[in-house]
Amino acid sequence: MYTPSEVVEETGFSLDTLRYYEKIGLLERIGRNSAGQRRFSEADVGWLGMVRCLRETGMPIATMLRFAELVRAGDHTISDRIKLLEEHDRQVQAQIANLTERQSYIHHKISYYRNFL
Amino acid sequence: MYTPSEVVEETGFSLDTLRYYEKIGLLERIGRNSAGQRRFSEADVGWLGMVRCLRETGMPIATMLRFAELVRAGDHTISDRIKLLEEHDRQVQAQIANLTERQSYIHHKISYYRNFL
DNA sequence: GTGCGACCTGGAGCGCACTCCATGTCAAAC
DNA sequence: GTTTGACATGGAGTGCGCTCCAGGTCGCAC
Repeated sequence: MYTPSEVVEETGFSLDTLRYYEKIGLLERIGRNSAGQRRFSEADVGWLGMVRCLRETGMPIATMLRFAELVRAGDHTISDRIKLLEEHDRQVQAQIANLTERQSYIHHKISYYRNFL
Repeated sequence: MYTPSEVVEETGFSLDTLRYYEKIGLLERIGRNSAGQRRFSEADVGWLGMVRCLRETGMPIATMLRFAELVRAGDHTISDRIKLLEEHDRQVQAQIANLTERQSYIHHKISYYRNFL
């Protein structure tokens, strides 16, 4: 069991963001102690790792929400989850390709400028 | 000289976005014909290519604005422009590295799911 | 001469993903 | 026993980057 501040520390999400994610249903209702304070399970923290990965790769929250629902719905959704992740993977690949191409433009521009000095 | 709709076609920016960029000073005041309609020069379109590259690689508008000001200020700012672009290049590199690492996590997750089928 | 479509302007509105705020509770430290 | 600090809640506010809208002008096709 992890306290909120431990989860902030481990995941890099702010406390407000964790509350927000719970509010919109990206996190399932987190357990509470007797004082009503959140206590995150190992599974919660693991799921947050996945959330971080998907966010950092540009998946919109609405899509993550669909993925979260598939996970909650049980094992019969596994092929749907694979489809969703494969589609996302293609988008990540496209992002990398785009960045790489644009980066070469930047490199050319830098060389161009260097010839002026 | 290009009409607004030609520039929309060529650059992929919407007309509203072009007007917005002019309003905030990311584009210098675009020339007008006698009817007050914009006529973009070759140089305007070229600059928009640079803008597109910087935007697609995640540079915030505020930073592009600083770059635009350096360009307008003349040749004595070329080393500053190089510094700015090199710093941006590092950030692009970091983005690519991050995406690549996250992508391998996604791949692992997909394999993990496949073992369930 | 009227309809149409491309364009103009200033300014309001929007979607996303948080982030902040006021107010309150509880537990341990001193 | 009171101060401190980590937490709670609901709801408002923020920043970014556009995007949309109302109302108007202009030039050409019919």
